[in-house]
Amino acid sequence: MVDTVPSWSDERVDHLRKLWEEGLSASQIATQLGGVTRNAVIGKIHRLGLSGRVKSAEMAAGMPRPNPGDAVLDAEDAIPMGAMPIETLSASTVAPVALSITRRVTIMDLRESMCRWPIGDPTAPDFHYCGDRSITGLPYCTTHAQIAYQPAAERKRDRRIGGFR
DNA sequence: CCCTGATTCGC
DNA sequence: GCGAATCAGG
Repeated sequence: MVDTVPSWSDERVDHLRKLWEEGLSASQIATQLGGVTRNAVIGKIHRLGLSGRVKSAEMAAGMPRPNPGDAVLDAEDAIPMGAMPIETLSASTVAPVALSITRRVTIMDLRESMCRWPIGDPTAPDFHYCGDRSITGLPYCTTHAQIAYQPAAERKRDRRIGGFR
């Protein structure tokens, strides 16, 4: 049962459209869909004519406009939004949904710099990996690296200035 | 270094 | 049409 994954089926294209409109990055979408790289996703997005997302435009549309006639709004309310960095807005306002999307990271989804800490029984169908960002140069995220690289034993009295052992 | 999307071009 | 390689930028 070597199911062939690739090709842009209608479902996959729909999924792609949805995720892209939700504001996920190409690489995130690629991981979501599985079986494709971010290049493939970007390429498809262009072929579909979906390039150039809203980003700040979307929030600009919904943002309170400082009308000349209007006196001063409560500075408390008006200033924070207007002065807020785009990153903050896009993360908390534009695509909060994206952050809640969860997907089992299978061995096929694993990329370099994704934590490959195994989760679950390897023989079970729902076996997957942590998938969080791994520490550069290590196969695990900060959480799992702590577990993986615990010192065999803590030597509290080892004060030898020369080095190990 | 990590990442982002955009573009090119052989397939 | 597809997507790896590359480009340009943060």
